[in-house]
Amino acid sequence: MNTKVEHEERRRQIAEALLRIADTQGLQSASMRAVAAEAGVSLRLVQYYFETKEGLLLDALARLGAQLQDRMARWITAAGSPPTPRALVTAVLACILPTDAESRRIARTYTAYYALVLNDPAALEKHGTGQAEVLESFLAKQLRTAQQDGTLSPARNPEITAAGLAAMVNGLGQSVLGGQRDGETALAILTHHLDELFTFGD
Amino acid sequence: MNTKVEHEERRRQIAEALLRIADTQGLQSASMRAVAAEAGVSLRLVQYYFETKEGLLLDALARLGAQLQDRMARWITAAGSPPTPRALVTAVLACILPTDAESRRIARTYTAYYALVLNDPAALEKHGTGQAEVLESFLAKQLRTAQQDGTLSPARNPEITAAGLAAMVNGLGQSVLGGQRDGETALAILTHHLDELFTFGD
DNA sequence: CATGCCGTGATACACATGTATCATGCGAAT
DNA sequence: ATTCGCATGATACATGTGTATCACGGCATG
Repeated sequence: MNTKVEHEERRRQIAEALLRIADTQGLQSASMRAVAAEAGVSLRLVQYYFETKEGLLLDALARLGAQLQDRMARWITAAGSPPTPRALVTAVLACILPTDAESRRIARTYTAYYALVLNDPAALEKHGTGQAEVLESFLAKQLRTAQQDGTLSPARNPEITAAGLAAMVNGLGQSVLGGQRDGETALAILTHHLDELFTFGD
Repeated sequence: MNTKVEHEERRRQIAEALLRIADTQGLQSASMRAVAAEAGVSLRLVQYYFETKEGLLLDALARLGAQLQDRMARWITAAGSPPTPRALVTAVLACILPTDAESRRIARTYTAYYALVLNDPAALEKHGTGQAEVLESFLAKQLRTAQQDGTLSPARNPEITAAGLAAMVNGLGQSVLGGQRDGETALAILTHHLDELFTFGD
């Protein structure tokens, strides 16, 4: 069916218009009319392809998650082969930090959604915000193999350390978005911390 | 002048109504009418005491900052006398974490403002978001005296370490607010990290 | 050819929002 | 006692919002 792929293409076009607005002006500026204008379609079309605004928001959020996952996969493969646990951890964490245009865009848009979800208790929660959990368990796994490789002190608790790392990266990203420091400084802070973490057996 | 203190009292009453709404329903639900209803006054009064909505938002934000500073002062004095640098660092960081009703309230409300400020580029920025910077320099100072006391490795960079700590606490708070974990777990992660940090000379 | 459904447009509706306007009371100073 | 200015209430206004309705064209299927 040609119509089906047209459908999907339209939906993508509209959802990405929503994400573009969320990035540049925030989610609260992403009205149906604004999205329609940004996508270059009529308001009726937005209504047609996404019955309700909530549907549009959820669909766009899913696409945003996919974009982040794509980026992480790219950074992971760029970490070398075979990658050391430390290289993997560094790649994944640095990939999240808002250091380039794409990561800034993703971080800003995620933050917009985050603010929305805070007061809409579980309305969007079903979408699987579990992304943070899988990140932390991935980090914990790498830390464990690093311990087996002898590049990380066995005294560390992998899960807790992973949670701390994830939180620090989130906080650093927040500070960059807030204009408190730039992305490179945040990255420097992160790598400094990783240096301390992996200092073992020297 | 009695009228002057009445004025201030009214402003406080209205601004705190705004903060209450921002905490429970988010800032986007804090319309002038909602604030008026929450404060038990007429819409006209809110307009009268705060000419514009932006004025109300800024005033309430200033009060929120004062509340946080009060809380930090309380936790600092509770850290003992004379407090060790580590106790001070622990107190200040733990005080920020959303572990009890007050800190949850403050964190939630700050987050609401943060989301607002992200897309209103510097409209509220003048208010002095520098609170984060003073926190970090306070932490760095404590870390330096800890190094002089011999309780912290002199190899650490105090400023960078302080920035990392502040970011981690922010990120942990974010995860608690997002329902990813509870406040006590976040506190455990933080103290675990502080244990590692202050492991020196054993 | 007729029928009916899908995609699309223009427009309407009901409501919420920030702000402005008009009016009234009320205490104080002249 | 009158006048003036501050405090407060009721209400209006313009605008933006999400959603619903009506209408029309095209295309496939009977």
